[in-house]
Amino acid sequence: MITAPERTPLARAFFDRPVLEIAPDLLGRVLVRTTGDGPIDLRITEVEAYDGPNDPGSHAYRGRTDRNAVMFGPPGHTYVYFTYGMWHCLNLVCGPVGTPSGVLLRAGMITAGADLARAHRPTSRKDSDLAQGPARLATALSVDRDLDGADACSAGGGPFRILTGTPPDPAAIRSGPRTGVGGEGAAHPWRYWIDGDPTVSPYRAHAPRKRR
DNA sequence: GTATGGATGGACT
DNA sequence: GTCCATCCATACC
Repeated sequence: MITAPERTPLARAFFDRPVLEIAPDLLGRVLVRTTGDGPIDLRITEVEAYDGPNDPGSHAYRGRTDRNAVMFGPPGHTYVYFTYGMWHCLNLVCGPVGTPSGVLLRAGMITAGADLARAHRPTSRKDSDLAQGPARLATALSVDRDLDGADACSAGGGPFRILTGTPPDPAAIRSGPRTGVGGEGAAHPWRYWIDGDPTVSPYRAHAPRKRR
């Protein structure tokens, strides 16, 4: 059987590198989420890097807990957390074992299985907002805490696979401050996106929640 | 088009 | 008790 080059699975070694190298390199790659009803393909268009134990924006900043334990484990696995009482967010663990780094998948374009994704997100109005935003992305792909720690590089049979995809025009890759990260963590331009892509969520500066 | 605030629950101090 | 890497409906321009 002939496999198109862009459908080649990423080797696990891809994730065994510094997270700031991996994050922009993930743009344009294709995450295949295999559900019981079939596969959904997501072309990644926006990510954020969370760099190890010294990054104040990272869940791992204050050390290992039950929630973030998989960030301290082997790269190439998923880290799924629950937030705002309703939503899940999907991350990929990066770097050597023991360096709790990861990439948050913030947005992407559904390139196959859009009917399945739409069934998971019936409020979506158009294809480009099916996975526009980290919680929408996780919802569209039917990802929850049950998938925390799953292998993202399984050759077959697993819930996730990542393909090489088609790289974006290097001139279209942008970076800037991370959404929703304040304090010292806001100084780093560790959010990466494909400029002009309709699935990239609008930038919002960090604003502390108002008191009531 | 932008602005606002409610929904909702677990992690952490 | 407070914070949170959010989304969506609604109100208003």
